[in-house]
Amino acid sequence: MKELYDLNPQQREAALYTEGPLLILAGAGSGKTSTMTHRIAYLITEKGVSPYNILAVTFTNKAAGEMRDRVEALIGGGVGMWILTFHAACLRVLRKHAGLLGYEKDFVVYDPTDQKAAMKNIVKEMNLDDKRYTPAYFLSVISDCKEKALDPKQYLETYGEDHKTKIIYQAYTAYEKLLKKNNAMDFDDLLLNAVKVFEKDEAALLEYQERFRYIMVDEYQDTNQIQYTFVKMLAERHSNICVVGDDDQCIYQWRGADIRNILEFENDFKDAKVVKLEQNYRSTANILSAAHSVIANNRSRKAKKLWTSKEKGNKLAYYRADNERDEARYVAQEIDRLKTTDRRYSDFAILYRTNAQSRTFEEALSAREIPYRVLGGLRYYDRKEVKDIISYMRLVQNPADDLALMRIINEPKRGIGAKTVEKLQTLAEVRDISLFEALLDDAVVSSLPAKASKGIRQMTGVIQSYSREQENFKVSDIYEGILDKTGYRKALEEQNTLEAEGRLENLMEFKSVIYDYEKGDMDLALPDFMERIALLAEVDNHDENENAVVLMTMHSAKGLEFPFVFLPGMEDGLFPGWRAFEREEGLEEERRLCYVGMTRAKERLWLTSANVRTLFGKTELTRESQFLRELDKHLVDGDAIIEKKRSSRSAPSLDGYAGEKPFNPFDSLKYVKEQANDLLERNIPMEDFEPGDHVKHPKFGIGMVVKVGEQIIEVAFRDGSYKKLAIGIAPLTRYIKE
DNA sequence: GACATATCTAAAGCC
DNA sequence: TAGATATGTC
Repeated sequence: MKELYDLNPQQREAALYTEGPLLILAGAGSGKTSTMTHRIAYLITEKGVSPYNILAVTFTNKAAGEMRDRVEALIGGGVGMWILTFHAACLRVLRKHAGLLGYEKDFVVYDPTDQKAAMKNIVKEMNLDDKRYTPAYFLSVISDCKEKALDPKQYLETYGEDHKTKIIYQAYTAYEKLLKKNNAMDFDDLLLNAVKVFEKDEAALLEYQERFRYIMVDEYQDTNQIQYTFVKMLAERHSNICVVGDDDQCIYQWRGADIRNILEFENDFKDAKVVKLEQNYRSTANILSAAHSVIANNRSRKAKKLWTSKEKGNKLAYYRADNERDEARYVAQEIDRLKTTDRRYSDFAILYRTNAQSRTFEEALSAREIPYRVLGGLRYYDRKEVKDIISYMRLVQNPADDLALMRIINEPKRGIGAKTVEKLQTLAEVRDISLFEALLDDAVVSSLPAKASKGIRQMTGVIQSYSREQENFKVSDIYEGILDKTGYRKALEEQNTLEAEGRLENLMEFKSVIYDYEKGDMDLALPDFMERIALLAEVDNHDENENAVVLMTMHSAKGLEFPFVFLPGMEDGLFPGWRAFEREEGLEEERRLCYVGMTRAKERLWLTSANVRTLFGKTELTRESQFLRELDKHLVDGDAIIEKKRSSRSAPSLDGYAGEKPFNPFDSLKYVKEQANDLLERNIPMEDFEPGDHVKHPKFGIGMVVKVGEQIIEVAFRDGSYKKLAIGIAPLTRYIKE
């Protein structure tokens, strides 16, 4: 296989090491996908392994698709190979074996919106007047549990019985019951239940163990406990497991990723071989060094340092803007300046910390007529109208889907309010039938007001007729039929507002999605279609060919690369966010995110911050990000640092505050001692404090004034805490540099 | 039941 | 600020 000679020695070593456990520590841009695809190709063409015996799991559909394409390009077709996301792989297992757990074969998959709707009902039912118990809170606890494979009972045992845990236990139990009743699984269930199948049915486990003699896992640093178990069980028999990951890019701990999985792979799998890919093929030397100077501040990481044979390239640029509009203006201006004829707009990416930041950039880009595309934020499939129509289609597939029915029972308006719904629900519960069946009862429907009963009959009629003859219709026919016959489209058209127009456009877009599927798959049945869209995500929609500047969060940018990258909002409190200061691990995760963001850039990298930023309606002075202070300043272009005239009110600049030393907020005491000599303590009335002033508190140490109000002064302390203190009462003294 | 107004709250988002 | 939700009014 001559292609193997395209790999560097380490990559080749990893690709050729096929028997036994293998950990590939692949730094950013080190050609890990190439290595993995070559490894698969090598297994098939040289070692004679059947594609049928290979399993490769990824986190996103996009990653899976890319890997599949590249393998197929190498070997020309790859039949029977599973290159899937974790969830899709588990779904396949469950479609075959879910009966074992008491599910029907055609169970549905609930996405987060469905989960929330389901949980909302439960919370309402439980009559919790307490504000602390929101659906979102319960769901996050439940998700946590499922990731650790704790059922409600085990949850209670693990966390002990008190008022709070009992309530959670109730909610969890009710939630599980509801899902089971609706023959539904949420995303977490897909993983959990697949593992349950393996635990319960030895024969099934053996079947997959025998089948998947070679297993590969991408982005291993982001696996959670249950994913780990899934992989471990499958690999137990043949131990031919190869995981690829980079502990420096673990940015999903907040949703359960367990970094220990990668840190302890060598203990988990005996005689594991470790290969490090440390040559970076993506970024210039300057960008790489800069990223390294930041990530090097993390304590818990495997020792490694990326290198490149590329030239140094441009230095990084840094711009401190007056405010967020100025920041966006600068970015747009830079894009205009560098967008020469040999460059495309899609060579530029703006990667921010929070979705809320996108708006100012959209405005600034529009002003210069620069085409752009925003990814993330509101997922396309989360839009109201799209959810509505999907609910209709789900009802066609399964009329017993109460949740879907609830969503659209009064959409378009049929004169069914909360009261009527409640009555129907009680009725259905008493008779132990589904809501839809309740709506088919003529006596019930006739008792409703004329408008409502007419609307209901029409709706149930449409759904029933398509439901009975699903096989005779194409998905697009069903879609069109629903829009027209339920009056959904008409209602939108009659609204005649800009908003309704947008919704109609989205519905058209959805139709073209359906057409696309039908083109690829002539006899795509409704259930197949529903399945595919259930596991779809927004980043999967990223189209490299579209000539537009890309705007997205740093999180979604993982795995992508761009010649020119902007990282805006480099301010303490925004990036890293305040929450990160609560625990050291939080800050380290933010730092990894910063590393991910920086290493997306191939040629040039801009960092920007705003001196004043309006966030959540409050306008405040900001302090430059800790990550800027950690950055090796020799790599930042001096000319690009546009010095602003700063009044005494302004926050300290890049060099002014922390000095040359990287600041670790957890060393605050030490810092106070070291720095105290330079600073003079002054007792001045607190009301004379201004944002940006350095202050000292006997208990919290040194901090900076963020905001001064009538009675309250807000201070960010160097130990990471953020306090609101009473003016005139708090023992706060001012620190000044002479 | 539908619509208007007041109140509240705020990260990131793979599948 | 803005969006989502709770409350009030016709």
